[in-house]
Amino acid sequence: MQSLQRQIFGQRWRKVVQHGRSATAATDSVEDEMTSHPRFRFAPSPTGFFHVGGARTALMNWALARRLEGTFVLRIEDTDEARNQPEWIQGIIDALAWIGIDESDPHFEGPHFQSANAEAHVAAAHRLFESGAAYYCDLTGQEVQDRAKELGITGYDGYSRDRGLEAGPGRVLRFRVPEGRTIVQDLVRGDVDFDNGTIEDFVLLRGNGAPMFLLANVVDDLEMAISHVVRAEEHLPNTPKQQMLWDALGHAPPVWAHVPVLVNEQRKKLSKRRDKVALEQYRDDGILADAMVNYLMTLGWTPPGAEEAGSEIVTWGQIEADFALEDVNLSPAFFDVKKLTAFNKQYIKNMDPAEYLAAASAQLPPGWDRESFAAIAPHIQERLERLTDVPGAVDFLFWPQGDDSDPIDYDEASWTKATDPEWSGPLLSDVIDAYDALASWDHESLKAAIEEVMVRFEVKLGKAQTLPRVAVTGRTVGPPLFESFEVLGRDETLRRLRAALGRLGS
RNA sequence: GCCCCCAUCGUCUAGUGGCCUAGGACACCACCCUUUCAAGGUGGCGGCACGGGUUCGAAUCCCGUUGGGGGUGCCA
Repeated sequence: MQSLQRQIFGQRWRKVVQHGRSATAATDSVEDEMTSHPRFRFAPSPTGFFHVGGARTALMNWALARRLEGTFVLRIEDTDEARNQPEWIQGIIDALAWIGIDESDPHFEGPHFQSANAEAHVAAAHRLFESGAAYYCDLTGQEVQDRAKELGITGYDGYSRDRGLEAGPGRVLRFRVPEGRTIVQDLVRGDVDFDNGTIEDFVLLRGNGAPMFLLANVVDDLEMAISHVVRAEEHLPNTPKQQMLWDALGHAPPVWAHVPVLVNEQRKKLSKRRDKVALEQYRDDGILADAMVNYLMTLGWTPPGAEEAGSEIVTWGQIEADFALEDVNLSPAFFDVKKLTAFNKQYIKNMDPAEYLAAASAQLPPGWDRESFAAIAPHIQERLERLTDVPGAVDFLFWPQGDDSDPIDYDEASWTKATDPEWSGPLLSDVIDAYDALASWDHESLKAAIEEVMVRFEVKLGKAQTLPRVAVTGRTVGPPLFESFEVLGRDETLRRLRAALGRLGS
């Protein structure tokens, strides 16, 4: 148990002692058997696309559950009938699977559905009422507001605390917040001290008898024997309330850990409305799951050894072995698509050739020849930022071919750039002659032939290849040229070169 | 308004009182290499929010200010 604690709490332990916080802060709150088989949970609500922020907290829980031989419990919090959509549930499961959180892994448990446990939530609420920890209130939301206005306060003032109301239609059950303070012991942030006086008597059961999030969440965590609640910082203000609920229900609270939220360039919490946050969307945009996982986990956390390695690219195995909540940075982190993309490029570059070819081929439109693509694919692997860049990088190989096809779709800026020099026309003409006479149509011969021509024109290969490149591919940038010519084939390459020469003359 | 959290290059971070003239990554710039673009190599730009303490010594500890964020629902 001692060594296990060190694995979980590690540095924080020392930190706690050094900073004069209670040395027992992080350890007292969990019962021994829980710590020896820690149970983490991820509890999303199915109200929209699966969010990158959710993916990050899920990943953290997953890493910890696996390393500590614990359990990752997936619980769908579907108690908001108005906003829940069943189709999002599968979306959550698929998204988790994509980032490697797999239902078939022995550390995975669930999905459980919060709605299925409604009876237990209500029963707990009734127990709270019986014990006097909660009371009924007949004020409507509007009336609460009106009173607050009158009294010059904000929120609910505890009006029904001692009115001895019984349950009834339209009456909500409120928690009787006790006097004193609530200290939340948080693995990421240390002790957070709340004055209970600033916490109003919150609602447990709605007027229609349905349980609220705060209650349902606690009852489920309790019943599922959750030992560690790792979630985003937006829940920190809820935590003292939940902790009071744990207390009132007669149980020691779990270990809390609140990681900072992810923000956009305006430094606001990532929002589904404003920002591109759907995991699914990044997947469809050609981001690799491994790259996403690596990026998400290194947002606010640096793997040990990253500095010496000069890279933040690490395997999931390393992440799982080293991730520690106490090492997570405390500030909100900007979700930077540029850096994600840089990671992605590295991951594509490092992909196994066969795996890469399969993934890249999957991006091709139906009509494009797979064999031609396979020939050029290795040459574009380290040039791709996203898988979705594939078609645009090789499209020229699959344009209509032959004399009756459409004219080449030149990029005008490229054309202008390539045809400026006086010598480019004559050079192109010589290249065509040389290629026409070429015995073997392979990239080495193709290169050698142009090199011979370029010597006569006293230009470097870099310049000499520009017009032929634009003539055949339509642009000044692209995959290695002679390999491209080789794949395209003699007839079509020559046809395009001649077409360009014709355009030059006209 | 009130409660809570946070504060190191543009961004993500390393840093737990002397190894800091503050290190790395992404981005950006330059050069090298080069078959364009990439990749790779080398170098550069760029930061401890501010003000007070404590200390022989502070990015690191304390206080305050400022700034940012989260919460403040019969949402989750």
